[in-house]
Amino acid sequence: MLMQNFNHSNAQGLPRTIPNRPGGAIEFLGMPKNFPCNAEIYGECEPAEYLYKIVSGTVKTYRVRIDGRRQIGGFYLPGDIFGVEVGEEHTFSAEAISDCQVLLINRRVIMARAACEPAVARELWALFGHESERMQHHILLLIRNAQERVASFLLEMAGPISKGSNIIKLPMTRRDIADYLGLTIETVCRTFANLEATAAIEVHSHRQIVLRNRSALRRLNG
Amino acid sequence: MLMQNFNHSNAQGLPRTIPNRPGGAIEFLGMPKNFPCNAEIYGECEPAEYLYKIVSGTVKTYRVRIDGRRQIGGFYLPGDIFGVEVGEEHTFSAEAISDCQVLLINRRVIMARAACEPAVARELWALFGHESERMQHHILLLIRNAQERVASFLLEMAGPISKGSNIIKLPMTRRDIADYLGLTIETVCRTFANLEATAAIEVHSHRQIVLRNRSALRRLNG
DNA sequence: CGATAATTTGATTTTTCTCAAGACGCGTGG
DNA sequence: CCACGCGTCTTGAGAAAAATCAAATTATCG
Repeated sequence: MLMQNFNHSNAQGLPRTIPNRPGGAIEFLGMPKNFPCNAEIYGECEPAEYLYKIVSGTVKTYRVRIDGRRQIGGFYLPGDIFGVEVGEEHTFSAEAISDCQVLLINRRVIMARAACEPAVARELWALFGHESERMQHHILLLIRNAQERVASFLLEMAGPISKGSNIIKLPMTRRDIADYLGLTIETVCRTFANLEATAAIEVHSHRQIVLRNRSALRRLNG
Repeated sequence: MLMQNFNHSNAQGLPRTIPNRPGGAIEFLGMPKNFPCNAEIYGECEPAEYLYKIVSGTVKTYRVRIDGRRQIGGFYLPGDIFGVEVGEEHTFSAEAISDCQVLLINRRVIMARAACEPAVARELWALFGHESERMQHHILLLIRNAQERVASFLLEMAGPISKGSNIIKLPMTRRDIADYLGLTIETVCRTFANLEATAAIEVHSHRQIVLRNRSALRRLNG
């Protein structure tokens, strides 16, 4: 394992808690489980038994196409819930990209609870809304050019400005970023270099980026 | 109104009915309404009062970004349900691209029914699953090259092979297609021309395409 | 039939990809 | 502690894809 371990959700290592993020009532039903970096959490087409809430670490979801190209569905940080499916099977695979602790929440149990507890039902509803927003955001991302995609990605990873520092620790590889943004590794690298040249960011090390000019990034973000 | 009116969902003008497509029990609660071509059905950020089921005609949903670029969310044909939202507001605008008849189904009524009728609840669930699939498909579309995107679009519009003829009537403009695929109009035109040159399709008229070689398109579709 | 909008085609520029080489970081074993 | 090896990352040069700008053609509607 050559990869450095990250257990931070952001610069502070604190769970990011977006206002109205769902998951409050549901998570008490979960049992914790640990996954080492690179462990598969579930595979595409497996039955969706659980919802997963991240306590620490980072997870990616992805699909591999027949021709070998890979699409990253999303990156999930502490506080995020992944594995949300409407159907009975997972449509993506999920893999830890750092050592992780995750709460496993049984889907059947949740569904049963939702039937009698309106609060649980509302939360479940909100989870779908959240996933839906995530996908719409991803679609809007993919119709833009490389600079705009990278800027959007960095702002997404940085979280809200209220969360403090501008130092982003990236737990994922350049390949993961490229496959999330629908670009090649080289284009991601060059775009980082461009953004650095225009003083919007600073590439401190491979895995650590400093935001120097958020409004420039936001301007790109559209 | 310079645009020709289309009231077909596909070559046959029949509602396309994908197996397991939801909407059976819900639609009886709807009241029909007609929209002329180019009429706005609802706008982004308006409260989501209704679900909409298309009886005849075609509808597009879209968003306009600050910089004026437009993203088409999807095209909806007879039998399709659009306007499905988890939140209280529409995240896209909807517009008729041909004269349309649409069933308006009150959201509150549906929600109330869902609470007591499991069949309605299941259907509502399935609607979200369907929208979710649609978005995932769109994401996978946008990471491909122009030929693959256009091929995928044509196969989508043609519907399953079982539905018979290979003649596709396109109710949308080239601009709509381009904005759906994240390409320019010119690239869409040229790709049509390329596909015609390789005998995969035949551009009969602006709005009528004949599929000459589905397996070639499917090969592109990945 | 003429006006207007939509579509197609061409020439050129810009963007991104591909292929290739070199640099860097990290862990291992001497 | 340092050298080595391996995988990741960066940079460069050239090719390919798509966008842009411009002009010509076709469709549609009054």
